[in-house]
Amino acid sequence: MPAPRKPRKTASDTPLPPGKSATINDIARLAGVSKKTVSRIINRSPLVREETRERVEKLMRDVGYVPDPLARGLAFRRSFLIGMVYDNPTAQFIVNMQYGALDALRDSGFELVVHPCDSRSPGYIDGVRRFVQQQKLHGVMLVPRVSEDQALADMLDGIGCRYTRIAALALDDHSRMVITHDRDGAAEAADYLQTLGHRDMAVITGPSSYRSAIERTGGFVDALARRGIELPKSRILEAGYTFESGVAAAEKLLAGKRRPTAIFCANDEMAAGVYRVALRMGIDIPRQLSVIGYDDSPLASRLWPPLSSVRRNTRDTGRVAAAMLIQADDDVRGRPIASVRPHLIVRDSCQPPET
Amino acid sequence: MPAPRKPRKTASDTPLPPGKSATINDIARLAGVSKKTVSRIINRSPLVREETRERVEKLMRDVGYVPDPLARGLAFRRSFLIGMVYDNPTAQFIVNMQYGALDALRDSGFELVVHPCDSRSPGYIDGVRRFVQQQKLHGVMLVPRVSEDQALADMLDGIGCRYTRIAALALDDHSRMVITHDRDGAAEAADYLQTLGHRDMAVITGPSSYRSAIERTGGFVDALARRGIELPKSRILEAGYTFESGVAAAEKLLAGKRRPTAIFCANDEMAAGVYRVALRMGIDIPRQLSVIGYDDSPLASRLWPPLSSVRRNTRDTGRVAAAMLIQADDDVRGRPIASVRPHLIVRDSCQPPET
DNA sequence: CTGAAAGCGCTTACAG
DNA sequence: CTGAAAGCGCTTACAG
Repeated sequence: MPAPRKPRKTASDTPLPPGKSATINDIARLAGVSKKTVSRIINRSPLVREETRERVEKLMRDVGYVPDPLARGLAFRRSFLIGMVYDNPTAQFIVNMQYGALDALRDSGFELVVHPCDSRSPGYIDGVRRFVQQQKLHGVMLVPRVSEDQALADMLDGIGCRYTRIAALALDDHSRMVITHDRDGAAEAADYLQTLGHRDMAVITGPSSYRSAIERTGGFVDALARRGIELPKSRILEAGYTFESGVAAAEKLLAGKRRPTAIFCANDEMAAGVYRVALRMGIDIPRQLSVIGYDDSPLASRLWPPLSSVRRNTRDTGRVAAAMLIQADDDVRGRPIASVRPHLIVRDSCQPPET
Repeated sequence: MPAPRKPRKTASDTPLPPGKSATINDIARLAGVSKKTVSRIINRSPLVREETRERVEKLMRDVGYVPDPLARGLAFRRSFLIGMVYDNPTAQFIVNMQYGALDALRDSGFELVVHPCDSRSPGYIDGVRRFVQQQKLHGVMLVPRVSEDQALADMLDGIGCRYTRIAALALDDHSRMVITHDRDGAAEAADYLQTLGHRDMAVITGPSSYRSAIERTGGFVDALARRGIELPKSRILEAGYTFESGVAAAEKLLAGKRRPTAIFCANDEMAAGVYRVALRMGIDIPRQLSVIGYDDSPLASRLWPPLSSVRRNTRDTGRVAAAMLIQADDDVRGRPIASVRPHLIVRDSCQPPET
C-alpha cells in the first residue's frame, strides 16, 4: 500500500485568494464540481445529489461564501431588493412598517430600499415606475395610501412587477393583499363605548378618498347599528387626519348645544386635537367626554389622560407583506388571504357618560 | 443625382428591441461609436470629444437609456446603494433623516437601503459588516448613536467602506463628519432662559454614554457660566432619553423643597415626562415652571402648552451626509467641515420666573 | 444528476 | 480622443 501522498498544492486545493471573498468558481474548484452544480445548490434546485449538496453546502459555510447579489441580479435580470412605496403616513407607522419588512427579509439576502413619494403630484406613478425598472426591483410593498391607488397597481402589473398592497379591505387578488381589517378595529371601539353606556356618539373621520377612513367610519357606524344605535349624519365629521383638522372638527362638535358623550377619531392625531379643544373649553376627559383614537401611536400614551386607541400591529403587517414578496409563487397560490387584525388598547380616556 | 435612398433596415438603424430597455450596446450601435465611448460618457470621463458626447447624450435621452446599476455594480465591484445604519432613535428623527438622504440621492442613480440595528447586541458590528460586504454598498451613513461608536467606524475603515458620521462634534476626519453642534443648540436654550430672568435652573439629560447628552448638557452649563450662573451638580439629572425616565427625573426635581424655575430637557420625550409630573403635582407650565425640550418633534406642538424646543434640522443633516457619500473624492477633500446648526423654536412653555 | 458554452450589461487594462 | 478584448460573478439553454 503506497504511503499517503503528502498534500501538495494542486488546482483543487489552492487556498482562497486573500482579501477578496470567494466566488462561485472558488467553491466549484474547491469542491471538485462544476459551477453549474454550485449554482443549483444556491438556487435550491432539487436536481443535485444529496451527498453533493451537503458537501458543497458545508464548504460554502466554511469559507463564508455568499453569492454576489449584483452578479445574480444581472443574470436574473432582477435585483435582490424590495421597495417600500408610501405617501405620507405618520413617522411611527412608516418606521414600524420598515421594521416589520426587515424582520421578514433578515438573512434572506434581500434588502429594503425606501421610496417615499407624493401621490398628489402628477408624475408620481412614473417616478415609481422608474424606481422599479431602473433598480430591477424584485417586488414592492405598497403602503396606505398609495396601496389604494388602482392606477399604480395597474402600472406595476403592466411592467410585470410583483407587489403587495396593504389596505383596509381586499382591493386585489388574494396573493397580493394584506388586509388590515380597519372595520373590525373600529367596531371594537363602538362596542366598547356602547357597553360603557354611551348612546350619543360622534365620529371624526379622515378624508373620504381614503379607504381607511371609509372603513373605520363604516365599521363604527355598523357596529352601533347592530346594537340598535343609529348615528345621525350630523355626528360624522370629515377631517384630514391631521392634528389641526382634528381641532377644527372638535370645535364644531363640542360647541353645539347638545354635546356627544363620546368621540371616535379615525386616528390619534385628530384625537389629540379633540384633547386640545376639550382642555380649552374646560371639558374633562373622560368624565364629561370619552375619546378613542386609532393607530396606538406613541402620542396616545403621552396625552393626559392616556388615550384608548386601536392598535394596528403595523410591524406584523410589514413582515407579512414583505414575506409574500420573497416567497416562491407556488407557496403563495391557494393559501388563505393574508390579514392582520387590529385591537383596542384600553387606557384612561373613556368612562360611562355622566347621567 | 440619384433619388434619396428609401430608409432601409441596416445594422445601425434597427429599432430598439421592443419591451426590453436599451443597453449600452444599443446606444453604441445606434450612435456608431464603441461601447467604451458610451461608457466614458456615462462615467463623465473628459476623454470624449465634445461633439461625440453631445450626440450620444441626446440619443440616450431620446431612447430613455439608463445604465443598469446591477451591471455597473458588478463591473465596479460596488453597488449603487447607500446604507443608513441606526440604532433606535425616535421615529420622526429616522424618517426625517431618510427624507434628507433621499433629497440628496434623487436622480443620482443611487438608492437608500435601511439598516436598523441594536448596538447593545454583541454581534451588531458583524451584522453591519455583512450588510456592507454582501451588498457591496457604495457607502453608509452612520446616524447617532451608532455614529459615536469608534469600533464600528474602525471596522468600516478596515474593509474599505466609505462612511459619514453624524454627531454632535467632530469624532473623525472632516471628510467623514457632519456636525450637528448640539452644544450651540443647548446654549441658545440657556441664553433664552437666562434672558427671561431664570437663575435656578435644572437639566434632565440623556445617558452619559451618549455624546449628544454630554454636549447638550455641557453647552447648557457653559452658556450659563458665561453669564455668571453656576449650575450645581445636584441640578443635573441623568435620565434615559425616554418618557418614563423623564417622569422619574422630574419627580425627583420637583419634589424637593426648593424647585428650579426652569428645566432644560435633552430631548422632547423627557420634556413630556416633566409635563406629566407637573400636571399631576398641580404645577402650572409656564407660570410656575418653564420647560425647554430638544428635537422639535411633532410631540412638542401637541403638548399643552406647546413646548419650546431646539430644532435639529434633521432633514438637512441627512441630505448633507448622503451627498458627501456620492461626491467624488476630490470634491470632498479640502472643503470646510460639513455642519448643520440647531436653533431654538420658541413656543409657550417658558416665561419669566414668579417673583 | 452533472457540465461546457454563451450571455446578462457594464468596466478595466491595454493598445493605438 | 477612440476601440477590441477580457472579465466582473452569476444564470440560462442546451446537451449528455
